[in-house]
Amino acid sequence: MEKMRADARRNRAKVLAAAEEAFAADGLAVPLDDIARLAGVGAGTVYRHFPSKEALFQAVVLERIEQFAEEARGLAAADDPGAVFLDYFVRVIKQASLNRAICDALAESGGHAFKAGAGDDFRAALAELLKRAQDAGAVRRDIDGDDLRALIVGCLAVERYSPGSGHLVRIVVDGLRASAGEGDVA
Amino acid sequence: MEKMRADARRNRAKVLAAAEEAFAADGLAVPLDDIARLAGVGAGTVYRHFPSKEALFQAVVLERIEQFAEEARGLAAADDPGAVFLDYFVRVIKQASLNRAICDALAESGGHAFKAGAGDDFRAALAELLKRAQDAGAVRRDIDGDDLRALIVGCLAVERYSPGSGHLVRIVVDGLRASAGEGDVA
DNA sequence: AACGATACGGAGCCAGCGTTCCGGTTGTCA
DNA sequence: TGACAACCGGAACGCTGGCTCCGTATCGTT
Repeated sequence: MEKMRADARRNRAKVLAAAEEAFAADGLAVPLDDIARLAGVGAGTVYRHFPSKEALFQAVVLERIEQFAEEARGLAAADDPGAVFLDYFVRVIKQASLNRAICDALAESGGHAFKAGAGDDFRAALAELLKRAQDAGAVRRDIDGDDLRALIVGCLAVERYSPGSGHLVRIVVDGLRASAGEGDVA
Repeated sequence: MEKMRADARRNRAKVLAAAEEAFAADGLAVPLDDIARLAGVGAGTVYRHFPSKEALFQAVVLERIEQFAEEARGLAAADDPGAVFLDYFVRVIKQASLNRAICDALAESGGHAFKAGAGDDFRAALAELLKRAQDAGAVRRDIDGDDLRALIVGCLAVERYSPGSGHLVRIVVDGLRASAGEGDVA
């Protein structure tokens, strides 16, 4: 990875940049040829640097997910765990909703992607934040980290369905708060 | 549609039944050939009865959506609008989550499907139920019928991501209740 | 029974997309 | 500067899946 030829390194960067843009706009659905064209290289070149489209996708997405995890870790020792947690929750959704790549990654991460503990940092950091918020009495206790991931995916679906305002996420946040009633609906 | 040959009518019914089953299991993604095989007919026969796969899909789904709308209309004059509404909300989600076809239909209905006011009955009935619940002071007032559709789509995504329990929908329901706080998160 | 209309089946067409292959090009190093 | 290895581009392959075409079978009627 270091002893690459100069043009190879250059092309690799171009492919990554193009993939980042294309995936962000249209998600995993974007044809690989489009990425190649956008990068100004041939399809073969893409495959020289990444074994598959999926691998390229993950390379692009992992970095971003890792940023989220990093941010979450930085927030772990905050004063007001409840506010910090909820704030973080909506920020993640807001960011991700602007990036189809992340939406797709999160949505399918239950299936098979990220299987090798790839995005586990994120999950762990999220769970930690949640736990602290719960211990502080700010968030209801009947959910865990996996539930949270599911909720994020759901919020992203909502956001995609009716973009903009984001006031619907607030409904979820309100539902997340502690002391939420014993709903007795069927 | 009435002066059809007997075998034609029979095959049409077989196709519809097969489509209902296949779409319910795998959503719009199921190949049309699979439906044909399941129905015990050739692909050509399917196309004799429905101009496109999309048309077949809508024929299958519309019926179901109409049932939802019908049910909602029957509930419009209930005693306790709040409970009735929330109850209906979770019932729709529970039903739809068992049927990929409906999930897909709802998720894409913002895009182009149902363009000709096809599922508008449902939307209208849903909005009516919501309005009554709001007037009864049981549901927060800062949402409308479209928001509700978005929330349903979101809940379906949640349900698909982590199936079963359905206790996550309760979070949304709790968030939907009136008097939910002024969330001051960013 | 026989005939015309209607319907059937499934092979085949076409388009999109992931992936591979290979002849030509370009960077690198002696 | 020459030569070798690494790299590039894009044509081509295989597969999937929607849709069509047409020879054949079936139905309904006379």
